[in-house]
Amino acid sequence: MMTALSDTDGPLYERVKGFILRNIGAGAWAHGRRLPSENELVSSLGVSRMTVNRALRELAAAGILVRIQGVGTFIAPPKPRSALIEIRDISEEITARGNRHRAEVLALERVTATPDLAAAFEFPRTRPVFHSVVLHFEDDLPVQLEERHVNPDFAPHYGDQDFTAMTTFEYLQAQTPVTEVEHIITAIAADSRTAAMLQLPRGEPCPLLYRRTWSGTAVVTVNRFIYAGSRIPLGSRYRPVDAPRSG
Amino acid sequence: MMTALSDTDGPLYERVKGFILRNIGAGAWAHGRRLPSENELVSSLGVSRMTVNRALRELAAAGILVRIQGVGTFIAPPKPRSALIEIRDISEEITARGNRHRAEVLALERVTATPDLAAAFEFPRTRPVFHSVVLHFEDDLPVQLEERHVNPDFAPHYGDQDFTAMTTFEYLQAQTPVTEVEHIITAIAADSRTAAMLQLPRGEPCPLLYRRTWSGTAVVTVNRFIYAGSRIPLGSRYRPVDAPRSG
DNA sequence: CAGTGGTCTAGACCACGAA
DNA sequence: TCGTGGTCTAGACCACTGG
Repeated sequence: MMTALSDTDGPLYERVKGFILRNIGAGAWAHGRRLPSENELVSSLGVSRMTVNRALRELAAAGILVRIQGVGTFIAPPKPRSALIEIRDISEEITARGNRHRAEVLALERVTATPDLAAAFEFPRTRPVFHSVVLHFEDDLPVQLEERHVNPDFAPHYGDQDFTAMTTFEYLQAQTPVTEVEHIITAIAADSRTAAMLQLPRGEPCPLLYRRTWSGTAVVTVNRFIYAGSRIPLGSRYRPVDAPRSG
Repeated sequence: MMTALSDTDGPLYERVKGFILRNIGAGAWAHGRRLPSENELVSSLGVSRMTVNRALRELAAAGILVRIQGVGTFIAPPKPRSALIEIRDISEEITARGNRHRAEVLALERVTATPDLAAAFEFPRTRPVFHSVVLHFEDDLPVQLEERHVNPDFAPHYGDQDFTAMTTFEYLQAQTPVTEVEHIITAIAADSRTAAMLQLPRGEPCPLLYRRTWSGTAVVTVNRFIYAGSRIPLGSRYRPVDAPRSG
């Protein structure tokens, strides 16, 4: 039935992947089409279910297949590649412009997470977390207000660092590997306190970048970056892009 | 033997991954250090070897560990990577949320580029370009005001399209491959005209995304996207990341 | 040679979705 | 209820590395 598992070389699960990919590429299986179930592949290919499962799981992770428990496995629709914006660490960005970066630590403490914050961390119940507020300057002009909450399981000594010497970004980068990131950008009007810190008129519109990072299934950091109005635009110039198409 | 496998929720292999990641973040295991072997983890954690293997294999695929057959498993050195924000086409984003997308074309014309615009296009002298203004709705609520200027060399029939049937994004995507993109995000206060179109109070802070695209060395489009305040946050949730380290 | 990771199996239990 | 994928186990054989 169909073609055999082809060739002789390579691990079995790779040959199963090749079998699937060949059937898609040859047009035998169209987009959206349902694949044979794991058990059917076990029978037709003569391999164990764990092997079939690994092959299908890896193809799903690569975005080629979509698997739905209780329903089946399907060929994923062709992915529209989206544009990417690169966010660099603020201190790198400033020094890359040839200017001087300076940080002022306004807060560095242990706090008990509010219910909202505990929810952002996906904690089942409230817990203490680190809280830091750092104001970043470019040549003595404030450009970014950085507020972080950090899961102490992944950086137990966060509260003891000197973040004027090393940025929080650099410290966390060295501490713990991040496997996932969430970004949300909105805009806010600077309230009087924020406006004072950033030396802006009250009510000035400011981009706000909200970021959460994961290590495995655990949330490591919950952050808010407020940029000083249009003084420092957020984003990347001239980022070479993989293969998006336009817009 | 360190801490136990923590918590109760989630698949076993995810808890094993969490165990490893926590030990790295807490500083118990330094970069370059050799991890306990699979068999040692089997004994100390009380899970089967296949489960340990899957956890380690996935962390290796994520660039966090390095595995060498016959030698052992090691903590990979930290690689500095910048965080990426994924920007999807507004219509895709709306339909992905299960809502209805509708577009209203407010302008579609040929204009002579102002000096500023000609500079953005990197034209040596001023030239005619296409200009379009499209308002995007999510279930009858305006969410994005899109203004584009398009280089007619790359889309000579841009002015003849019906952008209520196909988005400008989709049309341009089919027209010409983009090799480079520039993104700049700022925030503005909605002026009275913008506020009226987006049905927002005047002065409401709105994220503004400025985007230029290139095909080879030529600028193809110069665009401004104004998002309706915080009604539609800009950004991406859960973007899986290759192997960045933190932030 | 012993220890490592790489793979594979047969069988099992579970959560989920559709009928 | 039944079939789907999601996970887990115990045990096995292999290829590779180091001493």
